[in-house]
Amino acid sequence: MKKFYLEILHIDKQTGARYGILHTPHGNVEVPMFMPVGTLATVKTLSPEEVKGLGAGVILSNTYHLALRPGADIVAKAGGLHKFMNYDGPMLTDSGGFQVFSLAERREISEEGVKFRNHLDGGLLNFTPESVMDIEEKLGADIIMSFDECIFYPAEYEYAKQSTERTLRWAKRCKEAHRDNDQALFGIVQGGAYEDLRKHCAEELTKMNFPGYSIGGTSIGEPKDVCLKMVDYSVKYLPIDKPRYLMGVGSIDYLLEGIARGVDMFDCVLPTRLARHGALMTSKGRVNIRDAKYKEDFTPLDEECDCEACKHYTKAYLRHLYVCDETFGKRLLSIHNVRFLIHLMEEARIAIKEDRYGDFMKEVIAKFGDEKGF
RNA sequence: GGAGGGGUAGCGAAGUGGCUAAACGCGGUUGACUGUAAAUCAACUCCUUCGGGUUCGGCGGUUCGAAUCUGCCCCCCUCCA
Repeated sequence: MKKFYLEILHIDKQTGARYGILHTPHGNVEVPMFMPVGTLATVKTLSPEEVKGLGAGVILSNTYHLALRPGADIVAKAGGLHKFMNYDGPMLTDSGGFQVFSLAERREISEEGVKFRNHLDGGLLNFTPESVMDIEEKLGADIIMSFDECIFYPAEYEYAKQSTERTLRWAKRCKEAHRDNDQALFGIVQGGAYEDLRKHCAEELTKMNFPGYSIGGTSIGEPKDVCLKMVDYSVKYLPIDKPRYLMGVGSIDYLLEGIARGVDMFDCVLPTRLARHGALMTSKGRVNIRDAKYKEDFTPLDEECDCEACKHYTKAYLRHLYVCDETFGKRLLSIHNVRFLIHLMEEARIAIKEDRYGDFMKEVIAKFGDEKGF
């Protein structure tokens, strides 16, 4: 566990945003950072080399999905996720806690854990904190998430309370089941939109002394102000020297607001999914590349972007590829969106180091963040 | 020249007397997407001043009513000579 720690190097004087270096067994990465999601051991349409080339530090993968296919044992036999998918940078596996939410109609929750009727053939998949730890150990990511319930929004106070208490008990069981290896086990703050529950959860998790903490139950359809409150309610009760990870956040304004609140890590499927669906984040706002107005637009997608798609291709060509459903188009667009967010993080880090993060955030959000649907 | 089959919205294709401005697919035009059951989903796609108007190769006919029945004409395909 010595290999994993956060080195905080600067705190923005305007906002308290943090700049630092996260040390992991597979290399050091700067924070704040955005982590692309590769649920099935691949960031859809991109090669690991490409993802790395875009400046990504950590890649996410998913316990629920990999447990089903190809199965944790097969990944273990392959030598772990890094070897299996040929990525030598840091990796993180989510626990399946999000699937408790997203596949709600296919599961039963009990104190013991969650029984899924999996989405592929309806077969039983029994997740307990212990089994999840076992699977995540076999997968071998640098950062592993404890098994939680991502609570739907809005949730009644009583439900949120019961669920959060159970998530805390599960966190404890995860901690106990987790072996002393090089994997950093993160605790997840739940509590819905209720400050006392968030506070309680954050404090109890802190007592368990995890090497990092995440804020969960966000980005599931709640209004923006609610999401930011959930972040506030969580962050202020977490230790300052440990990494904080806001789960599922990937739109420009949320990312920047999160950073301002002291969050170090973010992940989201948004850039890759949007790209596959033809929606691009650009310095001029959202671009739906399918739109007819780009038919004869021979300018770059984003003049300010340094990605392959923007350097070498025109909107007309990207539109053509998209309209023809060509794989290369989805790849180029994914490259762009991922690069866009990673570049945004690079700029944010510079702004923090220069103590002008508050100005930077306002400027960027005013430019496009808030009203463009991202 | 003879025999048969067919012409339906941008394309393909249902429909074969009223419930049909006309299924469905494609194409087209737009949205949406946040720890990925998502290279997915949704809306619109004859014209319209939203009251209505004009359609199913063309012109007539039958009928209360026709894309659907009927006469003639035009065009396309297959086979025979």
